[in-house]
Amino acid sequence: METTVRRTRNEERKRRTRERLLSAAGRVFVRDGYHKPNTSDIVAEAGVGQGTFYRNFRDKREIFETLLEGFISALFQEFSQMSAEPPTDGDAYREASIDALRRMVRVVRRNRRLALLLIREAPAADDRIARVIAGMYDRFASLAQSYLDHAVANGFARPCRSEVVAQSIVGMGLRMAELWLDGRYADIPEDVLLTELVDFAFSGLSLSSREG
Amino acid sequence: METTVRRTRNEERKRRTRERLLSAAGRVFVRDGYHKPNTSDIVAEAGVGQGTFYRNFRDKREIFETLLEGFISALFQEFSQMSAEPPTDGDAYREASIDALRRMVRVVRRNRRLALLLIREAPAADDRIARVIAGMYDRFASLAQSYLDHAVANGFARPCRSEVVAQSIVGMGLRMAELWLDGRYADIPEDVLLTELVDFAFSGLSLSSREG
Amino acid sequence: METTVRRTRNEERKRRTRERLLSAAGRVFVRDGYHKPNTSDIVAEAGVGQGTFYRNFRDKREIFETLLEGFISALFQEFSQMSAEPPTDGDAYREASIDALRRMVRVVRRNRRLALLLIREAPAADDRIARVIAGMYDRFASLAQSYLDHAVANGFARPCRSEVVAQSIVGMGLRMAELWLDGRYADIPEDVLLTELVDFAFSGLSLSSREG
Amino acid sequence: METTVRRTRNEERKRRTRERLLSAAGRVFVRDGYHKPNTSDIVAEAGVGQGTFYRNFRDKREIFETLLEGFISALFQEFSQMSAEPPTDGDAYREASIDALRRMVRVVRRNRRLALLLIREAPAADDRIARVIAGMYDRFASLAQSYLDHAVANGFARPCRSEVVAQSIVGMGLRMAELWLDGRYADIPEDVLLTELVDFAFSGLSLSSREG
DNA sequence: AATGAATGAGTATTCATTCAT
DNA sequence: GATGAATGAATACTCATTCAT
Repeated sequence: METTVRRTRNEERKRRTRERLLSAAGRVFVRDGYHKPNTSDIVAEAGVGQGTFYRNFRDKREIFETLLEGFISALFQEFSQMSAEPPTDGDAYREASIDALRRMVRVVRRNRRLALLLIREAPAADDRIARVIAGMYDRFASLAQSYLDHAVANGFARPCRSEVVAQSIVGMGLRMAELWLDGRYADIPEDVLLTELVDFAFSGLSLSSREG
Repeated sequence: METTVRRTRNEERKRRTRERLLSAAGRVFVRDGYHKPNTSDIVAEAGVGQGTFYRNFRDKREIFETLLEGFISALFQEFSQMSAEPPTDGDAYREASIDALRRMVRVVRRNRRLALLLIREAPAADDRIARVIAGMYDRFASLAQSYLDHAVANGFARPCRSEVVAQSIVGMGLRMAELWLDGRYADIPEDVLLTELVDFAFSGLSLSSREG
Repeated sequence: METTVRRTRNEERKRRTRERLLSAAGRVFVRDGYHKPNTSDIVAEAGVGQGTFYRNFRDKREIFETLLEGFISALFQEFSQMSAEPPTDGDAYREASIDALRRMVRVVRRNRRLALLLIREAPAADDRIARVIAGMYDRFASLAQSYLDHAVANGFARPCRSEVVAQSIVGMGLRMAELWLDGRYADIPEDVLLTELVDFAFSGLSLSSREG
Repeated sequence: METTVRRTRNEERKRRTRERLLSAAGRVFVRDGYHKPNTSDIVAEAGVGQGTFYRNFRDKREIFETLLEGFISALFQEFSQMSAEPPTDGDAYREASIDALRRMVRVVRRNRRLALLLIREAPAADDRIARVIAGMYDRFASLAQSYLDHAVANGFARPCRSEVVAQSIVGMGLRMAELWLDGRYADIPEDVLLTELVDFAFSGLSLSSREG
């Protein structure tokens, strides 16, 4: 009994130390990027000993990956709560898209600097991390593609190579996200930006769209 | 007189050494990325002395930047040869876009690995390099935006926040380029891919487009 | 009364923990040598806590020394049971020598790897351990010397600088032991090896010996 | 031409630096043993920069091995100059043995501390070094064995398992060397010690020998 | 101008030891 | 007495940079 109590307390202590390191690492990476800081910067920020870092993480790469994975899973969590009901016409499709984007914006807004880091620096941080991120983008593309395929099958979207179009949409989103996170659209209300993006995706450049 | 000749020879020798280092650096970066290799890898590849590197470049960053700038200027060179005639209707606009993309593909195809490096790793290499690249993307966006503004003004494109749409197009292009360079679309003919991309940009997802 | 019982139980527990650590250390040292493993390897092998080690031993050196001393004292134990009767002629001397060697072989065979460790690595492990081992060898030499002196005094051994000859015998024995433990004489029956060694010690290389 | 001169000078400089490191390492190892000192102790003793060490040797092990190999090859060099004429009778055999030992003593006396290090600490320094030393001992044993086989074949040595006896002789020699180098026989003239050893090897303990 | 040996500050990582529980 | 998380001093090794030739 006593042993169990101690074990639990030890585990709790260890968990807290790990958490401390993770949040410190978040602050450090967000402040200085991935490449510049070293483990001792993280250790100093966390206020723990050097060795403590290595008890919890293999190296800088691992703590960064852990951090990113947490963020990425939060992003997908947001989607998993989306109504599973597939849209039944073009307008519903458009609304669902706006809704999805709004959800993402919500999560990202809480972690602007981390999101920017994810987009800009993380893909070049390390081969393994690059794969994690590439995988994430592909998951988004797959999601978009499945919605698009559904829409095409039901006659409210233009037939196309959906895997190409889906990835294009991801590209648009990424570029928008990067510029927005960088403060380049500080003067445009989020909803306007978002609508503009969706309008372009649904109607393209041509005059004819949305009017038809 | 003799002095002048010697000076010229020296300058010629120096230029060749510099060129050797640059092409060696290109091979090394393309092979191992930006972060992994060090100056001595480049020096070894170039077959020159360690000190010679520092007579020609301040550090790894500078030689990488020089290399990228060369590639970027080649990209823009391709555009400068484009007919300055602005398109006068939607179809001409579309054709001009396809033409522009084809030109880019031509340059990039000759430097696939370098282009991938530019997209993936370079933005995270260094703050200054990041700015160079961001500038390049912005120049592309500006170009796209000016065409778009012209199209809108002349009534053959949908009115929109052109700065947002132009950047979205850059995002689409970047994503496509990255995946294509990575061999993800090895089974799709380049022209099909290109057309798909332009179709999406001009018509969007909706049924109505291009039909109108 | 109760306190006494508890105390006894604690002491018993402590003794068992110590024994566990010692035997774990034995396994670890035998497996990986002295220098490579660290306290945490021993602790892991013993299945006790890190702190427990330091309650029982000052450091790696001390547990190794304790281990060796146990082995060494087992070796001498074997001799203490030898008949105290000194040999009265050359043949008896020879028989006694063979008997002594057989006893040593018996103990060592049970701890081949530890014995090899003792011969090879232990003398370089640490100054203090080196002294322990040097002392052991000297004790063997003294023993041999006293037998030899006795034999010389009684006219059945050649007069000589007995301290030098005794140490030479120790050297012969050590080299034989090392090679045998290393499996180099796997094809020679132990008794043959032993006899060969004793023949050489008693008769030397020359033809004349043993014939006289 | 000029380039050749520079190249030669550079090589000469490099060679000197390497030599400086080797002799410094010799002093350090002889003073503090193999395990205690680290590369920076050697570097400090040599008066060169840290990096210079790593330009010349992979690690501490390698410089130690290089050092030992130099010493070992000096030892064998001494033998290679021995008269290749095999002894033709027992006395010549004995004289040749004494001569061989004297040659070894000569080399070892010039490097007492290094020799002691070789015997005591080196075999435990590292697996690879251990193999180098074991190989050296085996070469000595092979040499001794071939002489012995010759003597047996020609009827002036007792038939025996020569591989066992040869190794026993190596063992005797090692033990003597160790004690002598340690100053334990400071009061015995070298030649007396040597003769005693050879007497024992040729005649053994028994009375009968050398008298016959 | 080119060279390449030499440099040493900087960095990741380990491991013996402590101490609160 | 036993525990194991936490510690930080110690250490091996790298690599950008210099400078005598």
